[in-house]
Amino acid sequence: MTATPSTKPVAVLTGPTGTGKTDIALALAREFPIEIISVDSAQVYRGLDIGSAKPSPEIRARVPHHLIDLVDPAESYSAGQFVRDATRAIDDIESRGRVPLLVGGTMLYLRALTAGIATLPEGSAGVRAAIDAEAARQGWPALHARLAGIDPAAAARIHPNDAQRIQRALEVHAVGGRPISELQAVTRPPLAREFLVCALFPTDRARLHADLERRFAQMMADGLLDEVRALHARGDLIEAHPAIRAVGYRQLWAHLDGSYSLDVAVQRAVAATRQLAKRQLTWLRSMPNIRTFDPYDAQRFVGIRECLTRPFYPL
RNA sequence: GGCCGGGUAGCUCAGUUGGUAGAGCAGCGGAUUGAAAAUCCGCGUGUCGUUGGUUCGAUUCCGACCCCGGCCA
Repeated sequence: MTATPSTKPVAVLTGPTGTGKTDIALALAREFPIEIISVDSAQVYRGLDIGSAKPSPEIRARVPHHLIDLVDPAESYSAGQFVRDATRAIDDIESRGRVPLLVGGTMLYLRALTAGIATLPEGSAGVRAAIDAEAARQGWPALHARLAGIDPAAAARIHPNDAQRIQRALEVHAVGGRPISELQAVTRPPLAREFLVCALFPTDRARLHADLERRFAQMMADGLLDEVRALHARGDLIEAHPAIRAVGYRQLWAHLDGSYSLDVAVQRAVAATRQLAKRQLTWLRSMPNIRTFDPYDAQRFVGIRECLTRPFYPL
């Protein structure tokens, strides 16, 4: 641990999928003593390489990357784990006299790190299975009604159709005995640090869509189907695992299961990519104090470089 | 060439016993507290193939034509 915590802001480069975050980060790494911390809920899984646009071993040998290949696809990673891991990585990098650069588009992770996340019990597969069984018998509306009994505030905020959040709220209560809304009310930033957030924000949606389609076609040409086939062949993974629900993997998995043709799978995967990018843009529009750069602007690199100068130079 | 089926939203289709039409998917906007590349909410974006006729009124009924598919030549 460093004796004196840094007062410099922590640099962040974010934006929707496929807008060139990685290229810019690598270009910055040629000039500054940067180590990259991935903010990406798919790259944490081993074996999800092509489809998560994971940096190659060659690149990682040249520029150190953190929070990649952390867990097996049969496990679940989480926002809470990310906050712990990222905090430790920032500290570790700075203690060695180098500069952390957070790069990625998993906006919940980013917000959890910058704005904080409540201290809640971790997800429990057993409790979730029990709740699923209950839902199968009574239906989710009944579980939403039950939640209203134990945590009216949470029930008011969670839509009766939002099975995932109803389940989480019930799980937290079952494990810890206290309502999730009460626990979430106390949320504070995990780090006493300022974050300097630069974001790629595409202005031309049609062009973004064309780029995303081309990018997925390239992933297919690079062997994404074989990658998914290898995961499928393991035999212990199912479509309910978070790793298998990732964009591209989910659709190709369904194709391998015989649900639809490869053409349809590709078409659906590209649509899912567009939808992911759209949700990321919604996050960005709601984030205060970020600086945005158009990925289709030739001057973007100069702008981002200038924007992040303060964290990159020593005090 | 003849017969049959079809032409309705970006796509796949439903529908209107004649009063200018609605689902799914795609798209757009939003929410987002340990699954988040997840999960959920809201929004219909149309010369109803073209043209003439009947009618107060035609996407709907009738005729002709065009296009697609199938069968028969």
